[in-house]
Amino acid sequence: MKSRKRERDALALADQLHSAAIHLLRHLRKEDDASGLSAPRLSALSVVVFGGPATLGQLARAEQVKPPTMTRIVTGLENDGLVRREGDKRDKRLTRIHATPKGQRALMAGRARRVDLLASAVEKLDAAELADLGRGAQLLGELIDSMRRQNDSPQNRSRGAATGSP
Amino acid sequence: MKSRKRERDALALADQLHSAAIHLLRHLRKEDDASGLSAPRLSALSVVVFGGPATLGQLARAEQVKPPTMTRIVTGLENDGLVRREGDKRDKRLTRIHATPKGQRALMAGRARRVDLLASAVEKLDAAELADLGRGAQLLGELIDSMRRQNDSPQNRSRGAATGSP
DNA sequence: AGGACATTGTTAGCTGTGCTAACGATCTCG
DNA sequence: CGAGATCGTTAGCACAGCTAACAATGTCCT
Repeated sequence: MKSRKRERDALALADQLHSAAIHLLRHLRKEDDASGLSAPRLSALSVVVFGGPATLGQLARAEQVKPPTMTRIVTGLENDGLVRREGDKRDKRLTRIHATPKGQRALMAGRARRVDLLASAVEKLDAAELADLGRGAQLLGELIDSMRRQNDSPQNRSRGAATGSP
Repeated sequence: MKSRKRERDALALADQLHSAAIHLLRHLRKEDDASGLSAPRLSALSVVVFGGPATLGQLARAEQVKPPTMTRIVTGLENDGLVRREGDKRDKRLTRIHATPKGQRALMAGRARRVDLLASAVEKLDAAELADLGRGAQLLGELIDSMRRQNDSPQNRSRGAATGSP
């Protein structure tokens, strides 16, 4: 009986998280529009700003997106002067994506604007709730990571294997 | 110093939630594709299944989307035979959206498929983590609701006021 | 060395979701 | 009845996903 109950809990929880994610993003999208930084662009930009320069493929894998999609996201960012494409000296197939100073500033501004709404709501919570939500967010992040690993069976890789065993 | 720290916490947390939401949805999208039920369609369908028939405008407001967008989402669902449009007898401007039995079945199946991945990851958590995550999800839901109320100043309504004071 | 194969990024073309602007139909109220 | 509000739709734009196909480059094996 125990596992039956857990199963039900897990389903309900998963459902709740899914719904919350949809509505959260729809809210935040409105903030994006003001800055011209859409969610995918903001997310990709944050990877190169916080993680340093990356190849397009690495970026695509990090963002769980196929290479053509990332090509267009990067092109958009490049047209706005937020990132720079730079060829690798050794391997001329690679394109390294660097954040420009303007990109770094835009990320911070966009993040702040985007997150303001949510943050102001977060600030209304009391300390205990804040702590709970923090743990929840942490767990959710780990959960997503675990899903990613589980789902990334060799066949399903974006294209070709990641930097691992041939 | 206290409020300074809280502000920082809130920002970091909001950021974390935002990122988690993006990546969660990107994962789940893959599951959608198998069933033809995209996230917006699934979400809209769930409103009429669980909440009963609704007008298109109500649906649009519930989903935080403009009427033309909801028109197309509903048209998609209708073409798949998952919902039915039905004119209101009294007010002929209104279009009521009803879920068909097929729609109800599809919702359950889609939900299950979609949520399986997440649920299986959820099930790996121990009881304490599950409880934390549950509280986090609950708080997140309330947060989003509070954001919605805050943001829904009369000017920003989708178009015209909701069913309230004229 | 040289050719077969793999990898990387791009282009082309499809679908779906979001928006605003503009409209036709309908309701409401003076 | 007529003026104005409300509801849903259509038209047209931008963007984000995808697959398929390709050119350029790297690697590896004989």
